[in-house]
Amino acid sequence: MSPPSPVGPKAAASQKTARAPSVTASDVARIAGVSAMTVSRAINNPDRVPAATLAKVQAAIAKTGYVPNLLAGGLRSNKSRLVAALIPTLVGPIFNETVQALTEALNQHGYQLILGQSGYAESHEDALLSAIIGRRPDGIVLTGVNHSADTHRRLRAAGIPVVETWDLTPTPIDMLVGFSHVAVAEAVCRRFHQAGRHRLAVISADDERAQRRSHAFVAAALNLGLAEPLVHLVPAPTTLGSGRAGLRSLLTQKPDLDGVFCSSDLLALGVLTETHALGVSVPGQLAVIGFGDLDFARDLHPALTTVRVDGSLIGREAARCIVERAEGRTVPKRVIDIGFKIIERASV
Amino acid sequence: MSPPSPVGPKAAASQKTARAPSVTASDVARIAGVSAMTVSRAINNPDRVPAATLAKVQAAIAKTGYVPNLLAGGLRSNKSRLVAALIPTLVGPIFNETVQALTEALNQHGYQLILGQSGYAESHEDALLSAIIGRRPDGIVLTGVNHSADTHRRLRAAGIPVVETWDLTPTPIDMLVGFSHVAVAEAVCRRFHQAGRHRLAVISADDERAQRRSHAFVAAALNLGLAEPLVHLVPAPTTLGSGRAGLRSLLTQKPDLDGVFCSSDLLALGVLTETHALGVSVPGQLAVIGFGDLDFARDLHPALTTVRVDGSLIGREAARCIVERAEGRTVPKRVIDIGFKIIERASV
DNA sequence: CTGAAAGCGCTAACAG
DNA sequence: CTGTTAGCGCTTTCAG
Repeated sequence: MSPPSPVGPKAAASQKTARAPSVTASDVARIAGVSAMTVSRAINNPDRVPAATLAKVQAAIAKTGYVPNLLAGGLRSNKSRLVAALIPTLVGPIFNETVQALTEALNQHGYQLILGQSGYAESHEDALLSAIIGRRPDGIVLTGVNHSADTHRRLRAAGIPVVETWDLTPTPIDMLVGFSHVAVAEAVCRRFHQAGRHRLAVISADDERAQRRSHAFVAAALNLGLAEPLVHLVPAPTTLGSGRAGLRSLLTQKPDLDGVFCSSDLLALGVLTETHALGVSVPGQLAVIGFGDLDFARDLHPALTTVRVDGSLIGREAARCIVERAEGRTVPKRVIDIGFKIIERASV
Repeated sequence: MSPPSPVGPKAAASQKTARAPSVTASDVARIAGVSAMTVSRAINNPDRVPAATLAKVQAAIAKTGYVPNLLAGGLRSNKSRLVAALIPTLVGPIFNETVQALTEALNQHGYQLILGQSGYAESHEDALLSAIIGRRPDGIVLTGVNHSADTHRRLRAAGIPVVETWDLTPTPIDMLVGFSHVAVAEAVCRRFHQAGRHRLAVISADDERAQRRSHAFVAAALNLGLAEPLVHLVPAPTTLGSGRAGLRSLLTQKPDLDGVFCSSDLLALGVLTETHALGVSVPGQLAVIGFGDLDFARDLHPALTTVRVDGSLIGREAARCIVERAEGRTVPKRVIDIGFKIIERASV
């Protein structure tokens, strides 16, 4: 079995290109006794081709192992069936679900996802953006709503549909699928208040969205007439370790703490771990609320009360927005607030 | 600011294509007073263009906001600068690091990653593979070493460089970056034996690689003259919850268990959680070894002894293999065994 | 060092 | 229902 020997290869050849010439639509067409155009139609609009012709083409495709060159198709039709997602990082399980759901939903519709990691900084986001735009994607999924003026400008100039995610703003670039971090913080604060907790604190990552939650939490506490919560910042991405250290530090400053809001479930796991090590009872002495509802939250000991955000839904909806726009169907609703839910478990 | 109004747009137009026509190399060329070819060279081989010309071209690029169409370039040059990664799932933190490192390393060299999720089953891996091959990627990164004969055949026919990862085999398709799951299991078993543990068990995911570790672990135990370890299988991807349930079930069958090997750190976390709930002392009554060395392992209470596999390194090396192959430099070593390490902490 | 011509493989647009 | 023609935007190749 000599490796790249497709049926009916280019005769002339000797084009000193990188790889062996692959089977083209014309090759298939010749074998099927039709034109290249019919091959294209048989693949993209099978219902506009009579069954008999379709069968011949499919036979030829099977025989040759033809796989259409999407680069060529995309160039001509100006539809790449490529969608780019820019996320800060894949480390830490927050965006996994979203990327996973995005990939799946997109693949189902014949689109592919290309991944770009911007880091939490905006450093080389520019180079990344060029590389992405160069692929002429049919859509771009962004994390968050704060992007440089330059990013805005270039995105608009490229005319590529954009979906911002994981946040809310009255002025989206284009479409948006997210939720309100302020509303989350307020709900969590009310929950502590309801449970009679008055000496609160926050352990929060230092990224933009987490900090927005922290600030809103502090504001909400003051609004409810509680003492100003302590805020302990840790570097993103969060770890169990920083949760442990965070609680230790907080307890030093305010030993009578009775409620702590963690900006991720991983931090909350760290807090819980530290309470075990310290012999602090949860929720007796200390109530804990996390953020994310990672799969382990329900099985912790005690089970973790946390904020559930449906990351999969964000991915699926973002995919839907872009695919619908690309197919030229109804322009979907611009802003989708997917909300959130506090999952009541044992840690409060 | 009218949206898509690049400087010097196509005059005639009315091509009823999806998007506004974007700036092309010819547009830039006209403005810079050179030919399109020189624009191309200024971008791809800046050193083969005199400084004066380069400056003119760069000015024109800046003025127009030109972003080269990589679809067109890829079509003509037969180099897409696209690399595809096929992973079972992004859920669960195992492959995150690898995908993260892959993305970063690739981006650094001007390549983009496209992501495909095969699921742990081989179900629609075929459709996925077509979609991927259709993009004419310069390389494909596969997870594991067991792929259908059809996958092998098509990959060979397409002539695309392939890197298999996260496993070892004497007969790779092309290149490979991984480690031996059998060696891992044997080392872990020896470690238990060394610690004087004789009544062992395994809690393992039911995916192929995890099961290979389980089997090797059982074999190694018998070899060392220990009783045959109990094996408790849980569905992949693993969760803290299945770890808890797993330990409970195991303890029912064999209350005097003194060592358990978990096929992921998440399972180990579950086991640890259950020991807290049950009042079983670790490592006193029960020694625990995990797999993965996730970031939380070191901060657990007690800190988790576990097998560290450098997922980032796998990603970086895979990227290197493909980029070097694509640039036509030295054909890199075919098989890279990155090994593993047992990280000694408090749970044994 | 620079440009002109040609064409990568596909599909839009228009006949038949 | 099917084929022909043209050309997407770039880069290879070859000649100045």
